Amino acid sequence: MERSPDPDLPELFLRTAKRIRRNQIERLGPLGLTPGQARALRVIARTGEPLRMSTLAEHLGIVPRSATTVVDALAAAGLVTRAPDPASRRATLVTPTEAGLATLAKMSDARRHAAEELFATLSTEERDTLRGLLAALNTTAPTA
Amino acid sequence: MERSPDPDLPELFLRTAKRIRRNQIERLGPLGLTPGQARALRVIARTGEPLRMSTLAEHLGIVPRSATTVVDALAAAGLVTRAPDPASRRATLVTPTEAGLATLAKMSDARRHAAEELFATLSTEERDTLRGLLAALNTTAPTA
DNA sequence: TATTGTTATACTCTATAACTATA
DNA sequence: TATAGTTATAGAGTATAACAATA
Repeated sequence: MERSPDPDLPELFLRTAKRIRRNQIERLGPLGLTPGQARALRVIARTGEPLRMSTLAEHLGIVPRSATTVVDALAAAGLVTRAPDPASRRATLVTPTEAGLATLAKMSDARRHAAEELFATLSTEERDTLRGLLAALNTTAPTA
Repeated sequence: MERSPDPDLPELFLRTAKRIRRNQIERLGPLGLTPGQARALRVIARTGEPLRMSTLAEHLGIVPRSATTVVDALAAAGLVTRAPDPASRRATLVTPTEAGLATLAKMSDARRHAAEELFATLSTEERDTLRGLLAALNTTAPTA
């Protein structure tokens, strides 16, 4: 990786994100999932309610067309099902299957384990500080 | 974006990284550069010395083949030149052109501006804390 | 006419594997 | 035979634009 002198905040973020993404690819490979699919599955199962495609896209921060690709993959793997929304037949509701929920359970262990590994150099207090700063950044900050 | 309750550190990182990347795409578009190309250009111009392809790849944290693609684009745009290394003709040295250095100068203004915008919700002290934590993460942490 | 999702297409970033030219 | 870089190919992630079905 780039070991430059005094890298700025964006650079540091992207570098860390790259490490996290590679770590995820390794962890998720055995489960047959890509990071994007795993994230979508988590969002879909989060509320316990069937989710509209458009809502999923919004929560993931992607355009609806991109959500279609992700859900296609999850459906092909038997982890979610699609059904028309009774309330409006042009909307599609996505629901996790039993297999999807089982996969999700396996994932969360792996996630915890990986986070430990990635942030091992920071103390518990430092991690809390970091989490707080990032949360502030992601809730208050403008879309830019 | 995903507004979940209590997201974990990896999730927060990837979310922030996505915001940064989109911001970069917007900023760099007018300059005709992608984020990856811009980063490579910065690394190439950093030392003032011609850089080997393999060294560039290492600094960017990518495999040599991927560096070829990035440098192809930079060379096509007239921002860098390739020349065989006199010390070993199978090695290639990459050097920024005048145009490359000029583009770099334009970029660094835009970068500063964008960073201000992205981290506007944090105080100066908070940014310093954040930078310190990220730096610790990126110098000490294992490759995983 | 406006909304929801999809088909079609394309581009960025990155990877592995095989080949070429050197050393 | 080992090294540096490239050609060939592939896959993940995302986007815009055009279109169908529904409202």
